[in-house]
Amino acid sequence: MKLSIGEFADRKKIVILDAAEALFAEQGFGDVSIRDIAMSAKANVAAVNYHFGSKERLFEALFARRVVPVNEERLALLNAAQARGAKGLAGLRDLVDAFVRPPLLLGDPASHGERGLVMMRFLSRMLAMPREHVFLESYYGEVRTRFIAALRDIFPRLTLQTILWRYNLMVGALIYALAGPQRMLRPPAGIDQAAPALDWNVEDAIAEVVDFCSAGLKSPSTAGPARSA
Amino acid sequence: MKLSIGEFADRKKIVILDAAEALFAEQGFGDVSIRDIAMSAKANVAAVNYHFGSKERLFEALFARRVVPVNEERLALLNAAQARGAKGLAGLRDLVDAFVRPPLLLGDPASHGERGLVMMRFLSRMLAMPREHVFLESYYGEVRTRFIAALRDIFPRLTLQTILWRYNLMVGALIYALAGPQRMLRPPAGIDQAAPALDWNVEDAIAEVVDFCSAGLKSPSTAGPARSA
DNA sequence: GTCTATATGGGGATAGAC
DNA sequence: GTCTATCCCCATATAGAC
Repeated sequence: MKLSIGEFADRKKIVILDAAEALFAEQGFGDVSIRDIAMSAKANVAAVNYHFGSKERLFEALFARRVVPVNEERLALLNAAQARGAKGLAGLRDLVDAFVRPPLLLGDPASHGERGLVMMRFLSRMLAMPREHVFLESYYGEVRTRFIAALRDIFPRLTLQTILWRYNLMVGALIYALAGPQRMLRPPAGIDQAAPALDWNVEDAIAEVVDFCSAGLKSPSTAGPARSA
Repeated sequence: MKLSIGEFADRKKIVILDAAEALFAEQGFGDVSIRDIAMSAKANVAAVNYHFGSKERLFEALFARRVVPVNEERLALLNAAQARGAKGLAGLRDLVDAFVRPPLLLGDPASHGERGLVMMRFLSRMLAMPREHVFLESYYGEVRTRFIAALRDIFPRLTLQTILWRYNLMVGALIYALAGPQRMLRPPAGIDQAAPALDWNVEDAIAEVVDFCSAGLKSPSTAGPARSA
């Protein structure tokens, strides 16, 4: 089947985006050059700049491609959970699930094949970004506000500070999980057991993260004399 | 007081290391040039290469300066906790404390002044490193092995996989906390309360992380049909 | 839209004078 | 040990032919 010029161009753009995503996922931003991207995408250096204008803008395109849908899904799941009306502690697991499931699902080989892990790892790197100048706040503000508000409803007796700590600790745990679920299962030195490391299951991963974070969020608080559990 | 040449040289090396640490902490590895470091340390570009041989080796020197003492302290605290003999669940908080306290103490203004946050942030960036080729495993292998073994003792009924997940989720939460405790306390949009964000307390931070991670580690497991709590 | 060629600047590393 | 000067490579970005 013949492609129109427009379709062909779109394909090329996607090839470039995919190549760039894989490289950034593996090496970070500063260490990847446009030349690397062009070579990996079998495109010309100039073509990359033609399509995206600059390395920065290419990067923002990549960022939006992954972050926007994930955050929309998170909010949709949170809305659904709240509409279902499980108040208080009963709603906690649903809340955590709404937060961690969409990004972890990116890694599902059943949906995204081999690219899944690349997508997830890229997302992880985005979230761990050093740089302030990155539009991170503008893309994440709503998710952050909504989930923190929901946590305050569930835990009216925790201080705002403790809620903020725990929300962010959940974020940190998730980011690290996204960076490489296979690596997390690599057994430490001196374990006799044969390594079952490489076959990981998405639903198990979600369950592990939800178990850990739900328990952490609802832990009795011992921090600070002015705080109560 | 006059400095001998040797002392002067050591001072210069330390000035360079400090400058490089601050820049790497803020911008990551690939985005910082030796020229940036030299300028910030008011040293010559060639002097940096003279003292450290290459950017890579400068980086390893930085890495070792922070990571080695932190990991030694972790193992010492773990040994002390185990010698104290709190077996089972009672020892869990001590174990988590041994793991998170040394790196978080880096940020204590009382011990390290303004450099504290820089040191902590740098350490966080080290741990989140993309690159395999980094000596990370060789510096962290022992800590990882020891703490996982201790966790297996405390939770004999958890599968190795679940233990590995939870150990790594703790690592992720800690890394994120190290990246910027002030940022974690920044209130989300729409919170009326005056922002008490900037004054953070090290012991409170440790308590928050220990609360969260201890609870997460001892959570009943729902992951995978072959696993039990 | 895609290429070659090039402008322009910055990178790491080193030689060799002091 | 420290400096200047320089080598050589690679980066981003663009101009202009096709």
